Amino acid sequence: MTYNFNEIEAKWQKYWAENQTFKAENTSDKPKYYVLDMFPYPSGAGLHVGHPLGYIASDIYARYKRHKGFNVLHPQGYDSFGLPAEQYAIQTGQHPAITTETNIATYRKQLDKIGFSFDWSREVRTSNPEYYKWTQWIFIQLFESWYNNNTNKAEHIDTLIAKFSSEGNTNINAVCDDNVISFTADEWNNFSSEKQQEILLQYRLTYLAETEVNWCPALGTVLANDEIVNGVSERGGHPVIRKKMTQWSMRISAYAERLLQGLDTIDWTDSLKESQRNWIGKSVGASVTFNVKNHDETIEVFTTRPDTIFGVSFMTLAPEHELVTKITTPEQKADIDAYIQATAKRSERDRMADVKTISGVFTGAYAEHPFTKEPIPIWIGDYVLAGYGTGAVMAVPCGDQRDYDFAKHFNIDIPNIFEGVDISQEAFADKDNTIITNSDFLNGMNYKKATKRAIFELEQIGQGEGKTNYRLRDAVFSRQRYWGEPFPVYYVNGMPQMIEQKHLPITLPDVEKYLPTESGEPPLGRADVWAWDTQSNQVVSNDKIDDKTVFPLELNTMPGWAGSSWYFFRYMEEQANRGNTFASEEALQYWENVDLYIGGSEHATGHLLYARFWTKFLKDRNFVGVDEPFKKLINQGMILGTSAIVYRVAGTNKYVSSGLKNDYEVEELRVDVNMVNASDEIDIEKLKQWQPQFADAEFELEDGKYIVGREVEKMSKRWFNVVNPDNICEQYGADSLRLYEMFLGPLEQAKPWNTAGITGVHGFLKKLWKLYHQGEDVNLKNDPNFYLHDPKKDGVYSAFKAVKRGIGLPDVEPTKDNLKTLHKTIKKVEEDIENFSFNTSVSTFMIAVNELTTQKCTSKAVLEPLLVLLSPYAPHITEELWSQLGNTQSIATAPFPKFEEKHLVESSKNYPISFNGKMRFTLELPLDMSKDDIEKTVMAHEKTQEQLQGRTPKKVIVVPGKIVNIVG
RNA sequence: GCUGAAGUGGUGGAAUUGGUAGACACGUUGGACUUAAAAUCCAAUGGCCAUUAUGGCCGUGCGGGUUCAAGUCCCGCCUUCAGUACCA
Repeated sequence: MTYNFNEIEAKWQKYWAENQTFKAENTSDKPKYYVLDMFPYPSGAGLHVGHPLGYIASDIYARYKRHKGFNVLHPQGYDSFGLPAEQYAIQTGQHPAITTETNIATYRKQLDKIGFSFDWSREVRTSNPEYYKWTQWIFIQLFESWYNNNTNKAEHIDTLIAKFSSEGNTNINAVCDDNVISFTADEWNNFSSEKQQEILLQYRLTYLAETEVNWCPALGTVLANDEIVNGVSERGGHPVIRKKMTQWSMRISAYAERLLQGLDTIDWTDSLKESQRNWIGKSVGASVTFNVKNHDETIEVFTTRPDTIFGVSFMTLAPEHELVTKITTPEQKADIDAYIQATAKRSERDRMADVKTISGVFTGAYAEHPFTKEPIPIWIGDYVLAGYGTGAVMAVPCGDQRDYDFAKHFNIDIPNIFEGVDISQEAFADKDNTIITNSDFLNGMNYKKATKRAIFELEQIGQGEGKTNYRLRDAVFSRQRYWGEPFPVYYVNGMPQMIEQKHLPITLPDVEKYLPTESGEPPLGRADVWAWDTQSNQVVSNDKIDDKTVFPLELNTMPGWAGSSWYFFRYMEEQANRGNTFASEEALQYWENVDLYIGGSEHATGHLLYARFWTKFLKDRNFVGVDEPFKKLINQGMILGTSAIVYRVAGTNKYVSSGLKNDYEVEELRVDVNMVNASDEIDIEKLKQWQPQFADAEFELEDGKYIVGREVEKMSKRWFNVVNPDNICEQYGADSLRLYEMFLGPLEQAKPWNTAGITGVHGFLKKLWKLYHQGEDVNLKNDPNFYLHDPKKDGVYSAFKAVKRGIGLPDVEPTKDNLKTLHKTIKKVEEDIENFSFNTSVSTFMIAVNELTTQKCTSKAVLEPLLVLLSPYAPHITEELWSQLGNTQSIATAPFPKFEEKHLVESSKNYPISFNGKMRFTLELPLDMSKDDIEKTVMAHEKTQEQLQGRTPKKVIVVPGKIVNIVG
């Protein structure tokens, strides 16, 4: 009976599906545990071996937790809205819904082959109208909320309206637009409806505003900050420019402090928390108001160093600052205009590329120092960013290197306000060793004291206050795309109106072309049926728009992160009960939040931040009961591809083997890795068929082989280094794939894939199989019965073999060695799983199986628990052996074996003895020996050694040190 | 520049609180079994030296330090990867 993994795996995958083995229940006596993967975007390329890494890890943990007696929720779904499907639609004209459907089917098929314990009955797809109905609903809730700084949470907009009409807005402490006007209750009540809506929009948690956005002409869409890498789009690497557009935004800045504080309550890696902290970018300091001389204007700046206020010798405004045109003197106007134009032309990328070049222009205007009343020249310079703080800085050249460089470059005065510090070469930015001087009332103070005093004095004269600034910007929520959630919004006189919940979902309309226009007109602008009828409450044809009862609908769609910001709540509800809520109160209360979340670190400042934001919002409005969505988070590392390279002699059609490449001038070409064997030898026949250019090529071999070069890089179709998990499952089985992916190295680390190594774990599984089918070796050829059976009929043959060597060996009492091996393994595997070091437990299994094989262990009391330990890693083979041992229930329900220390206890142990740190001899001592006896024994041996080695040891230590130390 | 992580054989990687560095696996070499191949099994495998045998010396990026004892702790460097960046 051989280990037929294909048969076994298909059998048990079918069994699990039919018996709904992994279906989670929303009520249970057991404690709950929620294990979640970041759901995949189903691309057309399908899965490669890198994708399932995190899923395997989470699956091991989920299965382990089931053995440990938890009610485990382990769902899976698809993040199915997004750009690639739309790009494909643009190219082929195929509706993205259709390609998405096809891709999902492929993904599902591939995932099923790996034997995950997903509860598919809870699947979600973000592009499914029944799902995005609730994404739209959450959007409406955000629209109907404002952030109350006094209660420090979001509240329904009605409570704000009530306050407005009873007391106006002067005493309201809310997160809102900077430009909001002050009004009394009377004024509010007399405002027109439009005016009221306009004001409320400045308070809502999602709002419509003219914002400067990152516009990517090539993609025809707006990108969020986290979708831009080095000034170009993350996807495709297209240039990005700044552009003003009316967009929906999310007031995530209201949650900046809570998003920061919340990090202390969750179990994430330090590096990930640190990225979020940096992204939120809290800085504590002061805002200072400078009056502009000869103008009725003020400039507000943010500074983290109010203690250096007397060191200000100039101010710099961002070129985009609105005051620039107002204060520039006629003499300077030409220069300023030229500079502004030049800056506007430069892309974000150019601006970042030459950080070194110092540029700027004097406006001709002067501000007035709040304390000394001295004139301060006002400059503009592109080192000041319009998007951070107030877009203006008070420049303290002696304390800030950029200000210093700027001052040096333009010969501006550099007053020194630091005692005993030389600033002739560079600025002095060390806060901790600062004593302020030349600064009036701040003289002699350190950083801390001076800061406090400076803020106090600024407040006294009404020209500043302590302020905390965050780098976190409000998130733009509009995309000029087709394949995304439509907004549940229509416009009356230009003011957005929400469609009532009972009329949701608003489904995507059909359009002729999916391409956005260069000018930024969204694809939904092409839809003929895309207007809202407030009478019939349905979407109707555009030509019915009459501005009385039929109104235009929003043309933008939501960004990719909309659907992924709450999907983990959707899984909590079983599909059958999802009708009336996004998840029922009972389900939300039971499952609370995700206990373990596994996914890539690339989502650190995108998805993970937005999901935390929405969760906090939903909690504020009492829709969910938790403040943080993901208690523990692990980032799995990427699995890299190992590309294969052939070397073509330049200008010829001759290819030389890797070892000979230095003899020629060669070009490197990447070829399909699947044609290369474990020893880097390529199959030339396959290569010739692979691409026509190789068909009649000449090959120069070494030792009769063509050896390829290797390069480790990202797994990608364009490098021909993609390894398909289906092929691995076919050839070695899913259990081998699962074990091998874990065996490759630590989960969180990036590592290259190398198919050759899989024979190690595959061999282990074969050995395991043998261990459970051991017995006397029977020479079938000499067995007369052999000829009674038809060896070609596998069933008969196998049955014969099974009787002779089968699993039905007599059960015997386990030996001490058997139990030691087992309990050693239990201990290690349990520790490993709890620490997510799955790679080392694979080794532990290998050792255990080798030991038990040597021990010829046939005891059920050892073989059964061993299967349970291994079952999270290799679920198929363990199910099969488990059932062969006579169990009728799935192994998934078996309890995790209990570790017993007593089986590891030994009567004596070899202790190495060290002399001056060098190991000289070992001593076998009973474990329960007293300290005195040990000392005596050691001294005796010391004497012997002294004679043997002819030298006197100074100190003798018996290790392990915690047992005894003898110093003498 | 800042933040985070990491440097161990030919390779992936192990190594409890500091306690026999290199587990386990790949690869390589040799052997067994085969007409042969595959599969399987056995042995060797950090470097250098020595050998009849026991063995000896050097070794965890570099330079110091603490300690009876350092891959592990401390100080100072170097390198790599990841994230972030005129953030006032």
